[in-house]
Amino acid sequence: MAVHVLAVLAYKEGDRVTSTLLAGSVNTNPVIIRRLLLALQRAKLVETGKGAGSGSRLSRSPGRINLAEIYRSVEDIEPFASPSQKPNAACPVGYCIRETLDKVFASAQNALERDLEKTTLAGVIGTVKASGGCTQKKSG
Amino acid sequence: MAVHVLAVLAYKEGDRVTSTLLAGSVNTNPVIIRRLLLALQRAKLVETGKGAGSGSRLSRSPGRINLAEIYRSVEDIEPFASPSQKPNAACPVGYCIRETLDKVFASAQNALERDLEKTTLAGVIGTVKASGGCTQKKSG
DNA sequence: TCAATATGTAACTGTTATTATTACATTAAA
DNA sequence: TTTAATGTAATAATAACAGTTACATATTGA
Repeated sequence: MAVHVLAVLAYKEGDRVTSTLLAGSVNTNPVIIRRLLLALQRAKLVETGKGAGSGSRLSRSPGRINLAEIYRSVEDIEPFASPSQKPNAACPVGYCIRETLDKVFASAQNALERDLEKTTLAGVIGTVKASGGCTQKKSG
Repeated sequence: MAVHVLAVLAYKEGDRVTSTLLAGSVNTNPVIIRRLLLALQRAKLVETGKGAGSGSRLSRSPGRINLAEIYRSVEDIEPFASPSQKPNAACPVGYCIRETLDKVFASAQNALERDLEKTTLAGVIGTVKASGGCTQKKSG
């Protein structure tokens, strides 16, 4: 969803867009968008003004924003289950396995982000535009 | 959790282990384990017998099981949000972006699994064993 | 055959995370 | 000062997941 919002912002390059308008595009509530925007602000991906006639815009050109940055700004926690589950201390396996798995997963996480870095927001938009009227064989 | 269970099975190489015993190691309920075991059976990672004195065991040696297989057997869906969210058809961006993002994410997913493939279950166990008494500076 | 043991599975209950909604204070522009 | 927009809290609705209980089924072994 974050990518979607940023793509809309990229469309209106430079213009300020309100959360209400963005919400219309994603079919959701303005508050959801505003919360998302807060994360994107922290990551310095968007600038948001407060008063009337204001709104948000990209703080960098779409060619200088890659998907890994977007991903990190939103998914601050890893997608893997390192849950609130204390293993049985009496079990020789459960005792130490957590640490080991954390390292392996951190590496995998890294590989994922490295791949996302290869795609910029501008690239996504280019592909969308190039596809013209997209496949669109959904029913309804 | 799936890795944890398989690690225990690897410890008892060849022996059949009941879901009750596995549950004891992970500090959970036997039914949870049995549900997990069903997924692992589908992926041909374990064999499970039904009667008395039976249980589960690895169907391959730990050196021939890599973490990507385990991951895929359990997480049959991608970790990204491709949600039940129909974008606004009137918006030129939302209209086609889904397809484009799906491709990008599939690629990232692939990179992640490619990384997990580099680690085998035997490797995990080796690391755990090598770490001896693990760091263990958790409170409580 | 019969009792014991273990899985497969359904039904139900928590728990947590996400999304959505409403409401309101605050800020900035016109 | 009016208007339009964000920031944020409180709350509800939803969905995913973990856990529990209960029971049918299958297999072993005496």
